[in-house]
Amino acid sequence: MIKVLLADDQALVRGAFAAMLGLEADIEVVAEVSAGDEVVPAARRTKPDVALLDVQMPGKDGLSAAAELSQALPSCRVIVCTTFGRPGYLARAMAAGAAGFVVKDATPEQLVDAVRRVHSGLRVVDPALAAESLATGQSPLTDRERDVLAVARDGGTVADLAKALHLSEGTVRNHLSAAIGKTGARTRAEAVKVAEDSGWL
Amino acid sequence: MIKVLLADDQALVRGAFAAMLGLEADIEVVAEVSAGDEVVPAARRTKPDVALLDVQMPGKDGLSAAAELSQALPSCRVIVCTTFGRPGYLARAMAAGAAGFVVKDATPEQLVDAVRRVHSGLRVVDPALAAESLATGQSPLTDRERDVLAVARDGGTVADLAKALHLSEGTVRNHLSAAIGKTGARTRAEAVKVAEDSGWL
DNA sequence: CCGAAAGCATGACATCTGTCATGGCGGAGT
DNA sequence: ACTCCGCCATGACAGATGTCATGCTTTCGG
Repeated sequence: MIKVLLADDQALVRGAFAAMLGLEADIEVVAEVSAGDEVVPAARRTKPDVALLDVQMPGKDGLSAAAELSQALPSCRVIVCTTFGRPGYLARAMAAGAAGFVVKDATPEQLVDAVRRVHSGLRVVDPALAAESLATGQSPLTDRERDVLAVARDGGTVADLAKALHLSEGTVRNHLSAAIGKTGARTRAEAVKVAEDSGWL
Repeated sequence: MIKVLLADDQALVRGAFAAMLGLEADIEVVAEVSAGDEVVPAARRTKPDVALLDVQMPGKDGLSAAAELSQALPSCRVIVCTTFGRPGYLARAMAAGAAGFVVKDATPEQLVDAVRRVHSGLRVVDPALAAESLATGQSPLTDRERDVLAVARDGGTVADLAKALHLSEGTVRNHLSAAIGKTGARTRAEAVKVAEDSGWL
């Protein structure tokens, strides 16, 4: 019997996943949580064999949760599951100690297969996504450039960003300029988009 | 027996929904499709009582599909299901003839409940979302303002937008300016964000 | 210890953007 | 027929933005 922990902020898909996995004879869902910071406590309680974590969650990022979990309970294998097949996500998930990475475009069979494979010690990744991830490479952005872009995401003025980050306007403009150059974009908004789509946030 | 058609581009959540609904004794999933333009053909074949449509789908928008479906098969009740509880979506869904609107944050019980209620002729909407929808009101944007914002979404320069829309730069700037004013934003990026979150795209 | 690299800041400059005033055109409603 | 209203366009202008050169600190690895 493979004991599984589910983490997804959307109650509906979480419940649906539970129903689907519950249909398998050798799989049992032992815990469901809706926020990233509930993952480790729930895992401590229920000792799952496999944890299925969504990337987008309130409280704590699914990737950070994956890192914590594989630290706290090394016996628990982690599968990261996400809507967006962004190359950077895969890289970060693997770096966080995840054993599998599944996109929500996959078929149900692929998911239960991933659970079983991961449980038996294998690693599971979408080959196409792995290739793209290698092609995209690591983020060329420095930490501050990433910070600035992250705050710029919701479209404030330079003055707003400077206030939010406690930096001078000139510095913010420099970081933005560097980020724009590195992403090959022509405007701030484009740079944000590129960085977002590459999983560099 | 309530016959249900499922439409969602993500195979994993579609399969999971099917598994979940299949557990109910009085519900039967008779069709699953992954694109908006497959909805009506599949519905003609399988004559479902209820159609559960996601908003985000390739081929055809879930909202357009809802409109088509309620035209083509008035006997089939439509529930629109979406990740994002944007006020404008609800309004457009209802205008398209949908009988229910469910956010993916809802509980599994609420979904099966919605299917049963809708099947028995009732309408189902999230009260909180309905209130927000009424408060947000209709889009204040004119058609061209909406177009300009839609193209501005992926962050090009004014010249790019002008070229894409076959307008002069000055006109684009005017529309942007109007949109910025109407959305209460301070920059183009903010205006895009506001319009997007309100479902005015 | 010292150089390389990153963060931070300033100042200057060309360009882009947002705003405003103005005007012509076509359709909808009175 | 006349008048709004939206769409398109032009021109002008202040302010924001992106780029560049320069310099100072801190941290890190050789």
